[in-house]
Amino acid sequence: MTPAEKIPLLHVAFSMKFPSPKSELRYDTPFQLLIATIMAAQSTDRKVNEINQTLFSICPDAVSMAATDLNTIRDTIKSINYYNNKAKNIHTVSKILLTEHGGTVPSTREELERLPGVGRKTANVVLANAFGQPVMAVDTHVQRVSNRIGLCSTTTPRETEDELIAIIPPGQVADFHHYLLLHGRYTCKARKPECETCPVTHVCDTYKSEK
DNA sequence: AACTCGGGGCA
DNA sequence: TGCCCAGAGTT
Repeated sequence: MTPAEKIPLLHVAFSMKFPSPKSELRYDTPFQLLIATIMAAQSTDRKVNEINQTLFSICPDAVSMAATDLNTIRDTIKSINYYNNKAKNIHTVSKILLTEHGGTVPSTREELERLPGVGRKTANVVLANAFGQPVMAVDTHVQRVSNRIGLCSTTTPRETEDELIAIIPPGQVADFHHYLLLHGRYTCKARKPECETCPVTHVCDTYKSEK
């Protein structure tokens, strides 16, 4: 079965497993999505989501975050303040949005990647989920799942991006991301994948070859 | 494209 | 405690 042929089957199976596919990635604004994605880097989701609740209640947009004292931000997110840089980064990002982008989140990769703490993966998340652009954010979950199922032919994220882009279900970039991400996080885990509860073993090259 | 970096989950 | 992981930044 080719990767493209697997897509409809994946979609059906994952739709049942993850009935509200957009819930976790749905933030009110592009700004909150951007900040939440920066926050998510190298952190666990549960903790990040809790912190974001508080963070966004204090500063829901670029204007208020830029005006918030750095120490307040530091204190709010301190349990995931990776390298002690994250607070500084999101503070700086909000100020740059104000001074260089009229208070909005830019919609090109070049502009996004110029922001501190924003790399290719975060940029792609924003492009796909806030602006609906047909790009794929390939993190380690998506890479691993794609390799195991057989949706891509290399372990190089940059090449995997292009192979996945070619088979994105039309109009469903966000869902596609979400399925692959959650599946990798909760079922197709790096250490001990839980094939017993996996909804897509019938499409999975690795499962079939190891069976 | 490969390497570095070092907090946090988990065994 | 020690191994492994996550992605941005660097080379």
